[in-house]
Amino acid sequence: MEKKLSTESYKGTRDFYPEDMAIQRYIFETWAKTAELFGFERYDASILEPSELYKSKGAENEEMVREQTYTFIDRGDREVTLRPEMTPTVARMVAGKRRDLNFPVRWYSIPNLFRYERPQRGRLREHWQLNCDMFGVDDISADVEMIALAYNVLKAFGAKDSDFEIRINDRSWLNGIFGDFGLNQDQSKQMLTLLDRKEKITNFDEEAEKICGKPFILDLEEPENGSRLYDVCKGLQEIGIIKNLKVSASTVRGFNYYTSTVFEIFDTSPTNNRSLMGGGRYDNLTGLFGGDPISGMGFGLGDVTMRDFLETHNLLDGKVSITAPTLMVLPIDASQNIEAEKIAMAFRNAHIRTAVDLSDKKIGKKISHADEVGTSYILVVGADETVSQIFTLKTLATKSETKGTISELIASLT
RNA sequence: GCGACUAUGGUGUAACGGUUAACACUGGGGCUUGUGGAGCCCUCAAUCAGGGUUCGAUUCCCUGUAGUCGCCCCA
Repeated sequence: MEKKLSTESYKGTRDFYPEDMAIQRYIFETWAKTAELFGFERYDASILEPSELYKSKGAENEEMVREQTYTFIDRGDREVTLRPEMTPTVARMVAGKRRDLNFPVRWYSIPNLFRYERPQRGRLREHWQLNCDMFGVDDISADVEMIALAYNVLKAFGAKDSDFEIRINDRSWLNGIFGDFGLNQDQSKQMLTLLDRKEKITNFDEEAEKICGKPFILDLEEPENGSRLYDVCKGLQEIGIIKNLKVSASTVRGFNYYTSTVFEIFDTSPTNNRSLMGGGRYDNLTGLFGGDPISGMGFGLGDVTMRDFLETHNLLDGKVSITAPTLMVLPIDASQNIEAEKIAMAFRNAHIRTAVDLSDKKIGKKISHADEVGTSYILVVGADETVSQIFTLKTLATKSETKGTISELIASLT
């Protein structure tokens, strides 16, 4: 006896049954529409990348690739990785075409990403992410525009300002303050990591003193007039993003390629109190590929957390429908199946979504089934109809019927 | 990598250590041989795996496996 295969999807991945796929499509379409509303162009690349793309900057990245990615050797002895994020890829693509591109470049993508880790709420081994990046603008206006885009993405789903909070910070500003306070580079870096954990720990002051060697007394919540962070906040307020914007010292983002502005959008609901998306400015990433550095500013937003957010705030109600045929052609019995297909073809040629019920059910059941799947119209095909060539088109919701030839019925629907 | 919790038909639940493992939904069929949504009837289908305690284990214990939620990490 052979062992039966499991019907479960692989650990940490999802199956998208039609109901899930309908939600997924709605999310992707809303993402794409919003990005394009801001003038962004869509791009994509292979999910496979050479592993060194993710290892290139230091031992910590090396460890991350080894422990938290799907990495393997191909048949040509090359080490490859299923992409865990999109930023290195887009930096590679921009760097590769730097002479051909007309900056500023505004690009977006909805890549499938993989990471090897223990699945938990909001974090699976596979997910899709909206990635938006702007390259070639050093001015704070790029930061403002990117955060505005992130804000509008959530608004496009019908979210209210009170549903989320934008937390913003600037690593260069923090580093400047730390420098003035007398910390060296290493201490500053440790302080960034500590700030990242600030919300989760209780002994922040103690830990900070340990790193700094003296009591930590800085006020990190109020950027002074003239600082970059101040200008970004001011810019955002000028374009109308005020209510849910907050400077937050503990928002630093884990990844070390961020150099200046960093931001994170949090769900304000107590039942889903987590980060929805985040991003920031990285001024040197394309430098890995040689040539002059091109500055970039971008963010990513995952479909898993997006769906959690939409469900938490009841923003999916009535927005999502599965794709049902408009018309179902119902043969009385199997001998009429091909005749039914022939009729269906005529409707399809008129761009009416049409399916034929090829089951062995009785006609009553076929009608029930057509209604259950959301079909609007039915057309029964039997001996009487094929002889007379006069058919009856029934509207399920109203029970009203229209008689006529196929071409007359098509005309009545178009 | 660490910790807590959970594991019964396809789904959601039930069963003082002793039942024929129950109920609902779903699926299949019928009442009803060509026009539906209701109702009624019939029917398919389960104790995660392995060990232990016990006269007897779905129930208690151990191990494994899987899942969920946290921690670590967060792209």
